[in-house]
Amino acid sequence: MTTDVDGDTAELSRPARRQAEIAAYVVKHGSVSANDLVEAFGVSVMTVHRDLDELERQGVVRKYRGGVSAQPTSVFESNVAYRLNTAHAEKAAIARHARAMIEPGMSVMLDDSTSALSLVDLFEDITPLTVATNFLPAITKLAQLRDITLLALGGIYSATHDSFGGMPCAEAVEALHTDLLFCSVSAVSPTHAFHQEEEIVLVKRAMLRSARTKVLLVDHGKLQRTALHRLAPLTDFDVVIVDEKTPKDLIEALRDHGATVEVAEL
Amino acid sequence: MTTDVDGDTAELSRPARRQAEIAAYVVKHGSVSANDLVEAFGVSVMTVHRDLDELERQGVVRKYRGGVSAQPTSVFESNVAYRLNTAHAEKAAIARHARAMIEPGMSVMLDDSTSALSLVDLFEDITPLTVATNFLPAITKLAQLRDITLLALGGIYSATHDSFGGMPCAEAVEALHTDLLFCSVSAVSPTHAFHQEEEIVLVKRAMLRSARTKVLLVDHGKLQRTALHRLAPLTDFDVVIVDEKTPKDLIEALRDHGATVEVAEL
DNA sequence: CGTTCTTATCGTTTTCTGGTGTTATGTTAT
DNA sequence: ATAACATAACACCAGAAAACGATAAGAACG
Repeated sequence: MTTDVDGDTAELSRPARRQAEIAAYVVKHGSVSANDLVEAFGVSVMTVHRDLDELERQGVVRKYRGGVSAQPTSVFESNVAYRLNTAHAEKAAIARHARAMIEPGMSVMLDDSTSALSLVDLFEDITPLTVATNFLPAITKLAQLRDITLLALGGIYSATHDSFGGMPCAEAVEALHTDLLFCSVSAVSPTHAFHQEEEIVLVKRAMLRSARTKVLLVDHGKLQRTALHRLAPLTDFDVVIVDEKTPKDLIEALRDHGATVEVAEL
Repeated sequence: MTTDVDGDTAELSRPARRQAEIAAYVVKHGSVSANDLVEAFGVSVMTVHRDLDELERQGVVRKYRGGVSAQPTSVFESNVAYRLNTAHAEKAAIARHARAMIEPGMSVMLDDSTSALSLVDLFEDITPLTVATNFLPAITKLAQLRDITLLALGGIYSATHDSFGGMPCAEAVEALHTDLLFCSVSAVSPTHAFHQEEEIVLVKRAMLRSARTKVLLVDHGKLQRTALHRLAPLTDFDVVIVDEKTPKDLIEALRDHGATVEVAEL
């Protein structure tokens, strides 16, 4: 068991992992040819093309004759962060911690984040429950469960995030008011939460207005980073849950700025 | 090729078929024990219980210690009609016929029907396209396709139909206006379209208001039947598409009452 | 017009997941 | 307390689907 801090690409099918790695490669090099990738990844040219098609479908790269180029970083970051979903164990710990806040009968809103997805796995035992989300994988999972009222938040599908967004989604959110909101973001500074894409920010803001208790799920790695759009001050959240691997001084920094921080134990 | 009018349970996974048969058995006998089913279907107790769990999740039966009992017929009928989705070939033919009405660039709305689902399989070649639907299997499929703008119509999930409904869904529908609507119903008389459940009727009515051209997809078998709630007169639809196996006199009856009927060839 | 790049098609391999029974453990009724 | 019933937890199998490469056909570029 190696301790590769962030390269924890486990729990991902081989092609999916390779695709994420290709995406990283493309962004690093700006633009590359298919043959470069054949060499770099030791697979046939056909496979490379198939991978690139998929990445293009997700909006991460642009194909042209002779190669591919990277898309605006914002899209890329969002997507790759999501795809190579690192720190699975930490997220599970955060989910377990968050779970304690949920009582049977409550209504819960989830955003499109893998952190939220971990939480879904724990819902089976907290029934009955009403869950609202715009995240397709979560919807699929929840549809299988008994005694859960699933409220799908529709909208325009984004292949990059595998979720629904846009104005229709924001409107759907605004028509609700749940007891709890669990959400995540792409970056957290000592004072604010950030996200790469404006579209997503719109929906998340709407969610923040539509819940009584707001919880931010943050695995370390999100911290110390920053992203284009400022979503909200951390004080807008009732609780910020971080994992154990978060440096102590960073936690202190958050608290110094008035945030309520809880640490999830592994 | 036998001519079993309605018992065409082909194209259904073995467990799914057995579950549908169990459902029918339960409804017929009012209430039965797990062991009865073990004998009747020649599978282990465990499997029976698993099947019953699934049926309960779909809202078709109620479990209690010692056996299961049937739920109100309306739910049962809706569900079983959906599950044992008969006449696959006819639906494909209807879908092919409907496809001719769609041009690249259009916006299309689909309801939660297997007929509509067949149509989705043909969308890949009519891009770009905007598709709105409240049917989870359709959403899942469409999310995979390129060059299709998917607009998910959210709402309260119904395990019986595998789709979203209720007021939130109706509102989402009302916010739109598409070029086309393809929908189906559970029963069609010479003058009207019917459906079993009020909830569904609400959504379908909203859909009818939100599309310019409305198309009703009807496989024979839907005809001559009737159901609880009257959805709309057939003249509200711009076109009614039936399959080749529809008796000629029934088609005439529809036309006599003013409906525009087209016959899909196999 | 040929070279290079891309896509389509097919057959093979591999991987997965769905479906199942068995055994063991838990739960409810009598 | 005990018997009947229900669930949980494995392990297994099979069929299906994904993944891949080789080859061939097709498009864009110079």
